[in-house]
Amino acid sequence: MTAALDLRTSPRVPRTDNRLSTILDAAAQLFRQKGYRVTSMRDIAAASGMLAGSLYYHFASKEELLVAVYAEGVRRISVSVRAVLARDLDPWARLEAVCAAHLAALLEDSDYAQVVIRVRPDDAPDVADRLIALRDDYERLFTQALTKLPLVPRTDRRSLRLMLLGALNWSQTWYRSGRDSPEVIARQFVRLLRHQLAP
Amino acid sequence: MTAALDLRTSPRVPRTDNRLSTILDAAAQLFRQKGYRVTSMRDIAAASGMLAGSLYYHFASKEELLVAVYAEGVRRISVSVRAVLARDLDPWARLEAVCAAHLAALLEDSDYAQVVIRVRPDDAPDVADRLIALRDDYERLFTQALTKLPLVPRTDRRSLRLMLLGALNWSQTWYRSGRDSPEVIARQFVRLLRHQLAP
Amino acid sequence: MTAALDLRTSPRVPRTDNRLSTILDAAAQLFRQKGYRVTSMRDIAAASGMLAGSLYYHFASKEELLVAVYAEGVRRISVSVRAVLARDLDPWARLEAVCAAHLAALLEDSDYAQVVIRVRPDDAPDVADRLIALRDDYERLFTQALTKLPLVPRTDRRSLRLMLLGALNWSQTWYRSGRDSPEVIARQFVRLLRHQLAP
Amino acid sequence: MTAALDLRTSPRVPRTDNRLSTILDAAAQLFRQKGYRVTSMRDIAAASGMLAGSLYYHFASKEELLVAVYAEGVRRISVSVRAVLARDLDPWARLEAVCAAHLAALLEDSDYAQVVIRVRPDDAPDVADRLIALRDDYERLFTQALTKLPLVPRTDRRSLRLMLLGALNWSQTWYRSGRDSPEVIARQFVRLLRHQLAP
DNA sequence: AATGAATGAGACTTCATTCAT
DNA sequence: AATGAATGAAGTCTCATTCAT
Repeated sequence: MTAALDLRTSPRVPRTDNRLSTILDAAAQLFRQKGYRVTSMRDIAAASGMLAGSLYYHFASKEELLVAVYAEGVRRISVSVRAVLARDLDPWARLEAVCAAHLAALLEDSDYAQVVIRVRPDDAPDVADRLIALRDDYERLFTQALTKLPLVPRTDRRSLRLMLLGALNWSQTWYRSGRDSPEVIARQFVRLLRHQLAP
Repeated sequence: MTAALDLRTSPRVPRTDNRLSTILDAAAQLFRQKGYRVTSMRDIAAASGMLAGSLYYHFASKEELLVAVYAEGVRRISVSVRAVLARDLDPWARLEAVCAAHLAALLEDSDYAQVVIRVRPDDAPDVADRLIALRDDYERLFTQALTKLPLVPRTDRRSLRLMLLGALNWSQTWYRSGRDSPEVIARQFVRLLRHQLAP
Repeated sequence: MTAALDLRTSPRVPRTDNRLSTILDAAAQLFRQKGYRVTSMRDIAAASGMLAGSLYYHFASKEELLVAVYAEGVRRISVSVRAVLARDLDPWARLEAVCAAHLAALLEDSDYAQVVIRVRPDDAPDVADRLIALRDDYERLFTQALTKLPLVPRTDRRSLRLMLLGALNWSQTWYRSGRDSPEVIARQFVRLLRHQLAP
Repeated sequence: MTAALDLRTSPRVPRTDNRLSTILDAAAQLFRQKGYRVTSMRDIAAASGMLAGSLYYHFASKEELLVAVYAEGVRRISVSVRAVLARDLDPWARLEAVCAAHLAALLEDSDYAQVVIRVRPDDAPDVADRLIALRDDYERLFTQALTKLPLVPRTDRRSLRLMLLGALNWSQTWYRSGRDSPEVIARQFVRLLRHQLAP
């Protein structure tokens, strides 16, 4: 997806991959900015330097294009979070780091990741199932960060997950770049939960 | 809609208001079900037993119609929450009751309230400011429930509000009627926050 | 359908019916001339003095418009043929008159009737069934003209019907107005069947 | 296609001709199944195991491809009919055999021949003249079968040809494989003409 | 001989909106 | 207060065709 890697690997980048990633980048940016429905294929084509019809050489439909963007978004958040899970941290520090990674992807790093939160699966009915499956895949990953967390007895882990994930995702609504950083927000949120929960 | 007012004004509800409220009800239901952009004026008209053109006698545009629905949605949540704030409860019980009222409006009671969460202001650019203002009005009310909450020193009240409100609002994404009740969810969420925070 | 009648009946013709019949007339003419698929909604709209989108106020889709034209075509042939069947003629004269009426509708009188022969139901897959049903309705009527025909024993009436109807319908392919008249063609075809050809 | 010729020329069929005939076969099949306009160059390419652009190495345009298919269709019917004309049969038996051959090509044997009946020349305006000329070529052949037919005086041979050919060609509309065979249909049709129907 | 990519025109359709009645 | 009719722009998508490689 990212040109950076390809360029390092080989000096002659095949034209194909370039165009494809150009389209995906444009779509991701527009879907994030304006939303899926409001973005027209013409918009995406214009931002990619081509005509609307040409997009259909690469993607069978607007919905398939969304799936591709969405999948890449999920992949990116997953990569970030997986990197954190692999680090050797104590459980609460890890949770905080996971939340920070999640937020960073969601709020700053990537148009792709923001699409995952912003676009509702039912905006694209024919592929809604696949979008939901992709999102579920990620949430299972997030759940892992909570699994080994030491908690006072009888704590409802499901509620904890829904609350934390909801609070993080909703931050897209009020977040303004430059005020708070993802790390700070993550620290605050986890702290609010932590002390009572820790035995 | 606004039955309270009408009833005070006159025992025989004037036809005009009936039509108006029919339209608003239909719009609220459709905006909630399908979203703002996907709902056409014809959809709303059909659900109101009239033709698309006739809506323009009552509302200058689709966006103005959204503002009206949105305002009514905010009003309804506010009424519920204000009723709770008026009750004589200890602060934590009050917070829980406020959250339950917020969730009940959001998830079960009212198409109008659900529109407030579901529809993003930037779906209607020309009136986005007014929608945001309406939402802010309500959030100020919600903030009151947190103001008198006794908290351990140095607690970040803004983060607390953003976290709680985000978690509540995001519940629209995963909530399935019949599994958990708004009351139960509210109790769980507040409990997760509470004990460490209470001195 | 035709404005002529309406105008005679009342000085103030309702706009609605006029527009509807204008569209149908234009569609019938174009479908006959160019075929269904090659005719665009823009073509029909232009011939009706309106814009493409406006057609959709009157017909839900291009296919529905075809059904309307087709139904009117079947109706017109049926009216002609029924009138002949009602006359008091000997069976062979009646058959000839039926064929002449069929041909007249098909070749000269009406764009609508010609559409019935020219357009293949599978050009409009979603309504193909309805088109076939309409055509079948008419063919049952045509069959009546053969039912009471006195024939030498062992004549295959089904083959007779298929042969005659096929020969008539195919005439659309070679018929040039002004050379032969429908009456003459009908007389020739029936004579070829009726009498012995082998000396 | 044209396997006979290729085999005579060389035991190892050159690759070139293979590709060409693959394309023609695919086009013939699709034109017959779906019609000319509904079949896209991509459809034909896919059925030939290549990409749309590659077709243009072999054919200058979709219309030229149609001409090639059409010509092959006419050639095939002609070959069948010519074989019959060469046989030593009495005139009426010959006519019946010619009709059977015509029908067999039209209904069962060959996608190519079916295209000749199914596709209307005006579907491809730029080459319509050539298609009509091809069809006329064949009809002249068919006419020969009628020329030497002994007929009662004053029989209109042109009407006879138009009637018979029309009835045969129209059979594509109602023919269902497995019910009647081309031979049976031909026998019935010729019998209806040959003998007297009126008792 | 064929591919990959793109074009540009045009297809059907939807929709918010207007306006005479 | 509401209707019937129409507008015009925009939407997604299809397709024959071209051309550098």
